[in-house]
Amino acid sequence: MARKPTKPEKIRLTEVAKLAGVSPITASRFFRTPEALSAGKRVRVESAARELGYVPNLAARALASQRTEVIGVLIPSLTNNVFSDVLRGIYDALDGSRYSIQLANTRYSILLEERLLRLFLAQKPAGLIVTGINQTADSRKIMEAVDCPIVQIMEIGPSPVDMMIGFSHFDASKAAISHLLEQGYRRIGFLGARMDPRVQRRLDGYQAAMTEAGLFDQRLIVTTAVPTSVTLGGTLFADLLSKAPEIEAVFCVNDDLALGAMFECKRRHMPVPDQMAIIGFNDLEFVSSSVPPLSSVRTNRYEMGRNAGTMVIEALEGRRPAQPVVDLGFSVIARQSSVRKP
Amino acid sequence: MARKPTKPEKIRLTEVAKLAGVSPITASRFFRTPEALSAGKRVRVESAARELGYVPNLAARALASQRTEVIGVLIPSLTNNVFSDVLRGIYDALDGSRYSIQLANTRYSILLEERLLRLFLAQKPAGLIVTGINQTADSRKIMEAVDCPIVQIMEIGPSPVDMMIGFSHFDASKAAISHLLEQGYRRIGFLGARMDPRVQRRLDGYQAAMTEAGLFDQRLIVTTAVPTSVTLGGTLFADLLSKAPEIEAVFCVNDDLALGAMFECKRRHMPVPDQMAIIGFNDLEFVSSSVPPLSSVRTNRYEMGRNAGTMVIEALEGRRPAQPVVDLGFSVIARQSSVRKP
DNA sequence: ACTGATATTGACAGCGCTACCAACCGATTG
DNA sequence: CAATCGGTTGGTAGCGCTGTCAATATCAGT
Repeated sequence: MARKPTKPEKIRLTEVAKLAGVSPITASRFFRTPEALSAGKRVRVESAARELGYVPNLAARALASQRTEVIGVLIPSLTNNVFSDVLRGIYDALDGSRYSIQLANTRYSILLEERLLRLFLAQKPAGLIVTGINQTADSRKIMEAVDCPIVQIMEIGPSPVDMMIGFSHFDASKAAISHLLEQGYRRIGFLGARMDPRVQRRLDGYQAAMTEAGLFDQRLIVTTAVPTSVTLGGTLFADLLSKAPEIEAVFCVNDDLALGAMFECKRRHMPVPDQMAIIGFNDLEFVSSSVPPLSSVRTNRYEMGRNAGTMVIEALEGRRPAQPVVDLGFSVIARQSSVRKP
Repeated sequence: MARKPTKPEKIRLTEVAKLAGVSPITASRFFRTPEALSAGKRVRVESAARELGYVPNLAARALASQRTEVIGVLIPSLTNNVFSDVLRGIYDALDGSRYSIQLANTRYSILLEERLLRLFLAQKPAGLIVTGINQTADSRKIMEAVDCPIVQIMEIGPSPVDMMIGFSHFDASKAAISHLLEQGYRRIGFLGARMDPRVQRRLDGYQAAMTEAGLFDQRLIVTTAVPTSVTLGGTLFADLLSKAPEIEAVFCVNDDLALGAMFECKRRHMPVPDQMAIIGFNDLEFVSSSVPPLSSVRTNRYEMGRNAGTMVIEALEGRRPAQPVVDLGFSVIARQSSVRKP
């Protein structure tokens, strides 16, 4: 004997089958394709499983079936509010389904992302959710070769690996600037942190809008690779002000920076918006209750996660979406901080 | 033949062993206990594995060895900043180790927590990290019966299931109130949201401090079961003010509420701290750069996660900590919002 | 009653890896 | 020189489940 005999109290599929008076394979089918069983056996297996408190062994299932019920999720940050909203959506979508989530943090590095991707694929995930559209060439090849539904989230672009859900950061940013221009602001600054690909596209949107209006000026742009924070918003804003004291408005690539800029205005006794208009990005919860309320660009983060989860599940069940690319859009929410008084 | 034969290009341990000229079991040992191999074979297996690009099949490993290398993490919320910091710590601690994380969201429900716990244990996790010390009696029984390291995080209490890391919310809250009392404030309000067990203990700390000072007054307490938000901070504060207009200071169970209260003061043209002192809890990044800077109670969330991860790994490697309960402490950070002018 | 088609069920043989034990090896010891 | 020993290696037999296909039961139609 190679190892000590299995303890009798262990409940395997065999035990359930025995109690139900069917073969193990029939019991197995009950858990996978119950509609293939006759009503009688279905009831018998079900009650036997319940009575014994049977819990399937996922490792055995994965080994025998050569696939898992794990959906891999690759996101660049665990602390950024934006991603926690998305994550919540994904978890909600998969809650109650047979699928579970394997989460990995790419730390905004596409090289690390590639490593993690390989790691995931070694486990033959049922599906994959990855952030953004900027992957390494190798990552892209790997994803194209793999045979499972993949959703790219956070933004949309021309050539999805498989499916895609997000919005245009370029357009959203451009719309924010258009709003400021409509309000009559001309000298509009740009504050950017982290400068990941999506933030970069917001900068592109800013530049396009300003150029179209004949107002583009490189001096009005302040960016850093440092991760974002409220404090950083104040620092960058101070920087901008020293370089271009004449600015009338500022677009911040996220609401944290916007709040920081607003606090900096307060410190300098610059009334917002009378002397300085501010608009943020993401429309986080707090912006509506600050004083003055901060304008922002609303993005549908929870819905993005939720839909991404649903898209993976639907695809796994054979119901591929008619449109592989879903644009969730955005909306500019104009509040006091960027609206000219009449 | 039961199924189509294995495709030859598939790289299993057998292939690696063959190339290295050893038996499969020796190759297997290379990945588990390399120190048990002779130097020669170790090198041969290593280069063979690398050459073939071998990736172990985790399902097979889990099935054969009857355990996994997954550490289950149960947290009550994915969006709360506090938990994202903790999570980041856990991920960082486990990064590069052989262990991976399975995350589940209990949504502040101990019943859901129990369900998720059962689900986890069915997969025989290598370790477990659970939030708080308030589990259902059944959860507790299950955890005590299971044979894997378990760390309870976020707070400390008298009887750990196994290990524990956190701090005393009661003491931290009491210290915040002591600080306000020292500054000479007497009518001190309490703002609480969500009222999960840890927030409840902060209320207890408040009550103890106020009672000791002979200042306790039920009317000064405003709480709600609603999840926290900045906006809610403003609402609760308005509520408190209408019930007890004479208050001089307010303790908020987290920084979001504190920020909301501060904004509400601004809306009412109540100078902070001259007319109203405010102190929050957690010392999130933004509190130091608000205007005025908000006092808060610093908690070591990232370290908590990081240590919890390390404790699990160490325990798995047989190095159990000398002290099963780790108190990470806290510190009251007094800033302008709660300091009386000289 | 018989045929053919369809719904159910079961037997078999692994999936890729590791636990257990036995065997082997060279070195050390009495 | 035999006995002993610790370190290293290999053989065997599964872990619990499911893919494949064949077998059987069921049923409508003639």
